[in-house]
Amino acid sequence: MNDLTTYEKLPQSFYEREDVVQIAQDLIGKYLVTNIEGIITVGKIVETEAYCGRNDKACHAFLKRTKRTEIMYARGGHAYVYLCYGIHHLLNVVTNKEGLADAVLIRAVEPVINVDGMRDRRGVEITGKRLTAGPGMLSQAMGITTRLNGMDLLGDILWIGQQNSQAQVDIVSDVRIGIAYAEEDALLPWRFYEKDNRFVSKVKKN
DNA sequence: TCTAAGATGGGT
DNA sequence: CCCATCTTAGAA
Repeated sequence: MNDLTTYEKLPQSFYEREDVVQIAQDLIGKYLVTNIEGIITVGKIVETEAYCGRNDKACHAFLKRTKRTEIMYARGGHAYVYLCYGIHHLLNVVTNKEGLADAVLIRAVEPVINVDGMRDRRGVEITGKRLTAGPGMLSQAMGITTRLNGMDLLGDILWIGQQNSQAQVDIVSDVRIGIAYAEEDALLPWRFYEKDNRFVSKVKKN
């Protein structure tokens, strides 16, 4: 059941590519895996957003390199996890070369392995799409906290895999969510999600 | 030290 | 649709 051998770990080269928007798109249909203190969970990535450090006002690293954003400047293939609204842990995948602060926010996954474990973390009364249909929810379900900030995605705690024969997924692009402060950059179609997947997060008005 | 967010989520 | 959220980064 918990057979991870069918998930091939994405290589370093996947994350070091220059086009963060392309990477965000490519991550749809891949599998997010966590092994937190022996508890393994896997979710299929169904929604992502791209953030570009150099020309995107919505990006935390735009025009600033601080303690929090430092990890985004590392080479691709690391996790950037930060706390939002004091409560929610949000997972990003750092991309591009060292010194170029790009990242992809993982906004939603569809539970694949260990749904019970996810429910244990979310709360017994939580079922269905309320399990992982949002960036804060999926982090809680998969045991992701700011302790995992800076984690190497080629390690064995937190990584992303693909299946040999990946099913064809219909990908839709749209504007990103909750970034009205980014002015004209809020209009960039840098959110991607799998069409008709019920775990895609609810669209929120900006 | 202090202040002000802030890539949300849940309830009505 | 409305609003509680509360830790922490970032500045002074």
